[in-house]
Amino acid sequence: MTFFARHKLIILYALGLGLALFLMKFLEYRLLVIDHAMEIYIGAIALIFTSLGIWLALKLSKPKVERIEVIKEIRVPAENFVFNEKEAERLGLSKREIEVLEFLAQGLSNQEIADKMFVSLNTIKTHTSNLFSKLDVKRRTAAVDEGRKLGLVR
Amino acid sequence: MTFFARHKLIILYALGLGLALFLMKFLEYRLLVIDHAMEIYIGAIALIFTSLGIWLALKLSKPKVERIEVIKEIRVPAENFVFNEKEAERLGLSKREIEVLEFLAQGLSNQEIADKMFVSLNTIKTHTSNLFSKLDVKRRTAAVDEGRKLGLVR
DNA sequence: CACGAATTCACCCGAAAGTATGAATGAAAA
DNA sequence: TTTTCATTCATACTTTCGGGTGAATTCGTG
Repeated sequence: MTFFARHKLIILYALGLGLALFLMKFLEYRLLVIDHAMEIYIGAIALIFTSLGIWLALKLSKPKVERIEVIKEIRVPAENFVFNEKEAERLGLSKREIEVLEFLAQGLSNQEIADKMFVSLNTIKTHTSNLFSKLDVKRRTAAVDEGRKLGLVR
Repeated sequence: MTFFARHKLIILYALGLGLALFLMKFLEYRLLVIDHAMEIYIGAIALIFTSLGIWLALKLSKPKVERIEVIKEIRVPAENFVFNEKEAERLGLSKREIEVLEFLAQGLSNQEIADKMFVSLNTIKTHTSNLFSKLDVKRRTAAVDEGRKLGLVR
């Protein structure tokens, strides 16, 4: 992006201002000839600069961004399950979290998962907790449901 | 809505304009005393009316809205799910228990299910409890897993 | 009507799950 | 080398779940 393109509005504004001042100087000269035209002069200035201000505000005001989430259902055959690696990556799921999710889907308790993975109960709690925030859910059952929708578990 | 309230902005603008004109008349008088102050005079006018224009535009213009559609893909099994009525009958599941099982599969809490079914939390506890013994499981997650295996829930 | 099944709800109590916070370690990336 | 991140574990606390028990009500069927 060039300097001109980046500062286009500012430059245009400066040019407009210069032009307006030139116009006013001209009008000022006319004042010497046509007396008692001060009101017209003031009116012209008011009009020009009000317009300029309006134009400037409309050009520079940032649009309000509205985010709309559209949920699109993709139908996949249920028999041949394929792990949705893109989703896992997008959500930033770690290996252990994915493992935990699989056990959750099997209906195991935290203690049972801890025993199967040879770690402590607290570790599983940490994993589930992180998993829940990444999947944006509050319960293990909801995590399984969401995980299934996203193709993360069978 | 009163006339004043309806045209508040216009009236305020008119008052502001009047005030500005008065100010300028005052400045015009000062011009007779302080010579060569025309540039300051013009600058003041430009500043005032540009500001006025900006303020007016921001007040009156409807906010620009920019829509960003985020498409979230959700995978759902393609095969048409058929409820395994034989299994339900064999296990002696009641209507309410099956309803509860569906909500369990969606990851809802007992309280949320209670709200959806317009009954108390205790009632849902009874249903889940009976459901668990009929499915021979000890946890809601296991109930969902078993229910899916038996074709009772999607 | 009487009977049983289903549904509803309540109370108590312990177990499990979940939250919040902090921290140590080791491996990979910058 | 410093930083980042995954993994591990801990303590303390709150919430939810599940088991056990009892009971009132509704509703269809014999």
